[in-house]
Amino acid sequence: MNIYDVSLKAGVSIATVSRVLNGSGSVSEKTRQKVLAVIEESGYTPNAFARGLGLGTMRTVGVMCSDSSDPYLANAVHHLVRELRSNDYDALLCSTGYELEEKQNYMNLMLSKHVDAIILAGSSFLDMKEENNRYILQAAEHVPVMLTNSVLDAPNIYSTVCDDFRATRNAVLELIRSGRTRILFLYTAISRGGQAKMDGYKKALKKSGIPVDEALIRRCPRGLDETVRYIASLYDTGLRFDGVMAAEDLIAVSAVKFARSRELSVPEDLSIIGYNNSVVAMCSEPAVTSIDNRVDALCRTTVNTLMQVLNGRSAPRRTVLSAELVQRGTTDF
Amino acid sequence: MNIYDVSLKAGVSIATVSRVLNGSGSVSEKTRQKVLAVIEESGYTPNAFARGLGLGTMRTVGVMCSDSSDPYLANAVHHLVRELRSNDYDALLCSTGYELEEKQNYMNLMLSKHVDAIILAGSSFLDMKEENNRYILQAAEHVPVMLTNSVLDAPNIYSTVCDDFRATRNAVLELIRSGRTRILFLYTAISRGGQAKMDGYKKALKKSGIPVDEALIRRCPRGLDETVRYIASLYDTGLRFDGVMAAEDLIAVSAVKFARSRELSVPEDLSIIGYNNSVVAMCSEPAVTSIDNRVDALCRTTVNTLMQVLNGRSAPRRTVLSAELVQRGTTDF
DNA sequence: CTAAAAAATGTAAGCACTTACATGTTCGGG
DNA sequence: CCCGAACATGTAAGTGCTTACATTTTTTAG
Repeated sequence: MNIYDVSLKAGVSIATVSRVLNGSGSVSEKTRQKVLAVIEESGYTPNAFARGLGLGTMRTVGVMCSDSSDPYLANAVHHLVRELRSNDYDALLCSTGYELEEKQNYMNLMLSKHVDAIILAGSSFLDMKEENNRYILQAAEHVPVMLTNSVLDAPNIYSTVCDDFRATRNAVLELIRSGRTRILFLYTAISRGGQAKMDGYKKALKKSGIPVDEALIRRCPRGLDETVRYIASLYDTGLRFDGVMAAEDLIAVSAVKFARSRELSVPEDLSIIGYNNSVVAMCSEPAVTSIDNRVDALCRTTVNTLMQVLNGRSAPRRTVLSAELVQRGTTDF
Repeated sequence: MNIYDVSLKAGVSIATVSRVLNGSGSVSEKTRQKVLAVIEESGYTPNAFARGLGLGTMRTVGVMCSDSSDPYLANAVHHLVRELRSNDYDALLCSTGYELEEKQNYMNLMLSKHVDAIILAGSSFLDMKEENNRYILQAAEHVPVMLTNSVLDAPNIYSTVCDDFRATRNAVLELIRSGRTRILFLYTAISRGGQAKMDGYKKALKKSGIPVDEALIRRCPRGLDETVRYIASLYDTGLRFDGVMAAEDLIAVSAVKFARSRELSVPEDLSIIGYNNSVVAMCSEPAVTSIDNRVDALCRTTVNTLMQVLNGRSAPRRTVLSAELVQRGTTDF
């Protein structure tokens, strides 16, 4: 069943059928109804490929993330997909892993499928080395590229970020206000967000007259157990700390588990703050105080901006949203 | 830049270019190299729409899940996407929510985009009422439909499931062996998996000569805090139990939190087993003993089966995988 | 060396749609 | 009652690729 069959049954030309299908051109109410009736009755669905060929778009955007099983990214993907859908777009998803080469491959795949835009979800796509971001710039020559949680200032690239610097600075200030002085900063990767968080951490210390101790700034491995072991190893080597500012909730949860393993009480002996306010933050005991960077708002803004771009309207190159500290049991402000 | 440009530059016909692109037909090594060189140099990418039109496929499969931010489903999606990718397929993802109508709408959308197959991830797509599954049967008239964690016996529908019945039965038997007699069974939805788990639970009780007490079988709300409150309300109404078999990890975590709120020690006063072995199971204190239903294997099998179907080979309508109990701190076997 | 088989390549007809342009129709105003 | 504007519809030329079939070239064997 194709557009010819429909036009035949309805006694009109294919152009007319196409017009009622797309709501373009003008069609008399009578023929429109007749055509719609035929379509309804025959259960006809336009062939998406042919349509894509003609229109040059299939209303699909590529969503890339490094690991869609990560609770935070999964949440982001969920919101992105829903938001796109409400704008009549679908999402081609890929979960690239953390290797640069893979990311590039996936990017090419997306482009070859002629997506209308690409959304890079999460901060792990931007690299400190400029040359490693070139593939993103190249992609932007073909379609708009949206970044969430990272910033790249280039034509046709739009960033929506959370003010991680401020959020972290304020959180750490709270820790300091509650009497902590040796605050461990833990992260897994130096992304834009990671850098901003670290800067916020340092800023808070400086502002409070506490010297920055590089020994307290640590990159930990991925994975809960691995991180628990890592923190324990730091502790057992003699490093002492009374607060933890974690760049991710899972790290914070690890810190909670570490505390228990060394019989430190939380939050008395050790105050802990996580980041992202994902499910895992609520699961630990005590539940983790976490910075909620509003994934939903972030995703909504990203898609809204994208729609503006796709509709040829102007759009802000960068949008900054603010985060919010959600208090739970690992702090005593 | 299209196939004509390439053929011109390479001094061959478009058919030849198409052949080297698809590895079909025979092309002499010399011309193949020449064409590849031109493609490389010009950065040409075939237009996916036109290709789809010609081939009738775009090597895309629709992945539907009810909530891609759910850690378990997110994990499944992640594995599915990667597995598909390794077979040179991409995934169109949607997160449908739990309403039947939405699911149907999304299904139609996927079909109208001419996906090569549809994967329904998670057990929440099948309904007890047969008529509510009709849209799945209809979809199967167009493309193969793969179910993970649910079973529907119909042409062109393939199911890959975990043996939830056995897994739950064995787990509950362990609880009983360790001295529990009043075991609460908690679930959120009666899906195929939910039913199988419940049956396994009942079977274990019967086998051990413990009468099934319907008061101990409860459906709880979604969400951590809500569930904690729900369990607490049961307890405060006088219901007593010394074990919990939860159909999902988050419920198990809720049970842990409940226990703490009522000063019950885990696992001494209350043994708890979760299901899915997702991240959250590891986050609580103590960490939750959980049934690992091998999402990775499930997804791999699903995609493998799909590939067989798409390649016209015969494939088993139903595959059953076994689960494994992962012991953590909420049990003392 | 040649005929037939095999391999390589080209030609052109789809695939199912969109849309610019041409044609036909209706309607109101002079 | 006629003319042109506005509206409705049809015609046909893309859109970029695949592939059956035709044609040419190469290889193989007798």
